[in-house]
Amino acid sequence: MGRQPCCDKLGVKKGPWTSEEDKKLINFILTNGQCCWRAVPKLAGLRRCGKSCRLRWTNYLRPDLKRGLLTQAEEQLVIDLHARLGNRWSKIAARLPGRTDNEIKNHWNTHIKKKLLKMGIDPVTHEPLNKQVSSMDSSSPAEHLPQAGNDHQIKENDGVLNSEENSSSSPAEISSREESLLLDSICSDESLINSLWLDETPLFDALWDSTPKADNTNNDMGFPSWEDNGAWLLDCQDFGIHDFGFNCFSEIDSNAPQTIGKEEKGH
DNA sequence: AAGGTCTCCAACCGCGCGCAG
DNA sequence: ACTGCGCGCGGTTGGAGACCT
Repeated sequence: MGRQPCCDKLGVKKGPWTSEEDKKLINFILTNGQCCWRAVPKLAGLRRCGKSCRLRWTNYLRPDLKRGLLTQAEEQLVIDLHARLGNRWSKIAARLPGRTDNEIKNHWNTHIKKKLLKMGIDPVTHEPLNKQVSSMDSSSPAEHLPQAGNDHQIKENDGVLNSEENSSSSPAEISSREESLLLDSICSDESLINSLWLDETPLFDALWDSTPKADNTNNDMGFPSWEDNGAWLLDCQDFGIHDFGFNCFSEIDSNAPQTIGKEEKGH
């Protein structure tokens, strides 16, 4: 017996989302919260697959998303976590507030991978490339999981990365160094990594509870409440949601203009 | 200026897992 | 124990813009 399609293929629209569709989805989720995604398109009046709605919301419309390129510190954190977790993008994304698994995956494939290769590091195993040749039977990243013995390898790679970082310090790098130190301390926290591996509640997940709360209290990160977001998002709609720059959640203001400009093209 | 190639990222696809019946 | 459903994840693709010749 074949698997049932996730939705009725007939009459289901595919491809880029229009601002009208975005509007409908935002309205629906702000009003009802995230319920059964399969039912969302029908209830929201969208000719889309529920999966597509979920993806659009989680990767693009969520109000807590950061836009723009990953900072140096975030990139370093992604590399560290990838060394420990492999391609578990959702787990990695859970440690980077405002970033999605899709975004991190794309960034990895387009930027970080190349960077590591350029530095002579295998992006899959995080081993130096020449070392790889001599030890072809080395384990995959998935097998590099939180074991006491793996730390030295990660530290080794950190050393390579840091040495390059030190040799060409741009102002942006310097400004992110404090953040980087903080993230490094998170990374080197064995108990944290263990909890990560054990799927304990991610640190930042609690900050984003999709269900509208009765009290609408703000969270510790200072994100707007749902009520605030709702009114704000609805106000945005006439302009296209990104004109309002959710970058207020981001420190990367310098990237905002080109990011917004780029987003506007497609929508 | 025009055509070809490359890069990037939003979106799709298929599979695995967890849960309910 | 088995089956079907829904969700989430990771891999892949397609198209638009950037860059090159």
